[in-house]
Amino acid sequence: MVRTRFAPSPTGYLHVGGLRTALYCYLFAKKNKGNFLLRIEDTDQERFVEGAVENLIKTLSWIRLDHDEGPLLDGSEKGEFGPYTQSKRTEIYKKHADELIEKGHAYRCFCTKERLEEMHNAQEKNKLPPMYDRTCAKLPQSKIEEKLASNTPFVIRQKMPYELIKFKDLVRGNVQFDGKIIDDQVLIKSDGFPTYHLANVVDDHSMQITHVIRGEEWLPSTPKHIALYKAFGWEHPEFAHLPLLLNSDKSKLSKRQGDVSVESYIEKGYLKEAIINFAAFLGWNPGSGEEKEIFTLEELEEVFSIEHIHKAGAIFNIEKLDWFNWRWQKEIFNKKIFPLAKEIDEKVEIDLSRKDQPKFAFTSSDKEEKFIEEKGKILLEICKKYLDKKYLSDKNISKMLVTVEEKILRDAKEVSSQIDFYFTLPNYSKELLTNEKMGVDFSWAKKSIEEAQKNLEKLDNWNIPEIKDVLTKIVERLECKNGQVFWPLRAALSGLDFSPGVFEIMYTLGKEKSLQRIKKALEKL
RNA sequence: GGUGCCAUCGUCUAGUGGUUAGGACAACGGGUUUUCAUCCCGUAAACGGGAGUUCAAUUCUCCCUGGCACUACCA
Repeated sequence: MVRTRFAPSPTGYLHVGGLRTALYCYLFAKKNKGNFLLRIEDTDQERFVEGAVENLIKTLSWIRLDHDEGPLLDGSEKGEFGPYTQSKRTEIYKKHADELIEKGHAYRCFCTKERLEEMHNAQEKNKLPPMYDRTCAKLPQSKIEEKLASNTPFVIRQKMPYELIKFKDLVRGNVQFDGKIIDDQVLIKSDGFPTYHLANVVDDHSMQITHVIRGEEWLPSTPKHIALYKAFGWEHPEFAHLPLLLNSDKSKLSKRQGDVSVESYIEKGYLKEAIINFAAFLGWNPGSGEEKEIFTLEELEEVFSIEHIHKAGAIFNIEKLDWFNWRWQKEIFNKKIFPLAKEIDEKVEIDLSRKDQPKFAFTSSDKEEKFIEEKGKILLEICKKYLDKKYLSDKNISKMLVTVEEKILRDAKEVSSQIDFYFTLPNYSKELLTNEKMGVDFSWAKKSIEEAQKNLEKLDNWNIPEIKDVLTKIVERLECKNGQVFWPLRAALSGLDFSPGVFEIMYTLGKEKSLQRIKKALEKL
């Protein structure tokens, strides 16, 4: 059975690159009806961050990448393989390291940091690769016992075989390294903890991992791992090294150049479906001829394959994430409003001729009213996290949101930040009242706003159809385009270059407030 | 410096020994629209360079260049 694992070290939050690795591990396991495991690589005591493990598991779980075996958040165990937390397994690693010493594949090294540093400096000076010179490998047994007896601190080093190490990477094909120029890696640190290399190999073996899927930064240490497997007499798992996720300057993705923590994207309001969908397509695609881009996690489990993983690194492009998020927002929104419309009016007719823009024909205006109200609530829910609490109690807000439905699905944050115009008219410059493209200059703006003012003052029934009627008639009388009347008016009412529709604004503001704002605009002109 | 990996539009990518090198995001233009957006239509945009193999190379080989990763008692 296929068994993969995600093995983060708890030095902070889960970042986007880690998420992608976890996702591919998960997808590969699921695709092959195997298990996806989680292992905590906390062998570095200095970098350990309190709460990071819990956070990692929580985020992974939120994004729906739950592991099949191993520890749960509450500390209880799942499955037969015990807690995969490396700091709790130091004895096991030590035993394995001793085994390697016995077999002659490792040795104790008593060299001080100072000596190593001197050596490295000298090597660098002579333009040689900085490598341990194996002084301690040649130590006679009596000397070793002497050092041990005097409690001299030591590390255990791997004795790299001086041979060509070849392996087949599932993504990159045949790869080979010369063992002669690979340093004798430290296996056990002087504090007794193992390094990544030892712990990783021992654990992958004991967890019966069949496929090691990890970032490309690990490719150069794979020969060390393969030598270790060989030294233990174990078969090594298959390796698949994933292309790196890059900053826009093509360096390895880092937090220096923007947000990389998955949590921060969650906080910003990105949907988990969008994050997964986006991450999946960073370095992978479903293959030939496939133009579908929106995939659920379940669909990805079906179509995922290692063969279609790209070799080159991929730049993390936030604009594409935004697009995925919009598509998913739309998907989820539609899933809610179709049944809603049917529930309110079982005879409702839905016109789907405009792609992604369904139109609903209700049998009565009451039912339509009800639908708009309910839809407004859904939209308000989407905007909720960005809106000030004072807005949430105002019924009219959700009504206005309905008129900017598309924009909300696309960018709820932006819309939410602008909604304040309803309460306080922004301080806008008089240029806003004009629009070159539509042929609205200052004098025209003045003319049409005055015209609107005159006619609206006489209007008694302040509702959307009546308001619309009044304004449409003005357009007819002035023999101009709709926009030439509506643009300056809408600008006057909202003080924004983007806002809900002009009728809806007027209606929700009410007659008095609307006319006030119109008057204010005329004062500017 | 050494070792390794990689190289198709600005970005994510498809693709093949013979293609008008395809799609998506972004950009731009036009149309619909009460603005923006949505929607529809369209434009621009790529095989890093040089040899070789071949009738034919973006595709195969080699070299160069470039980018990146690794080169810790970090993972």
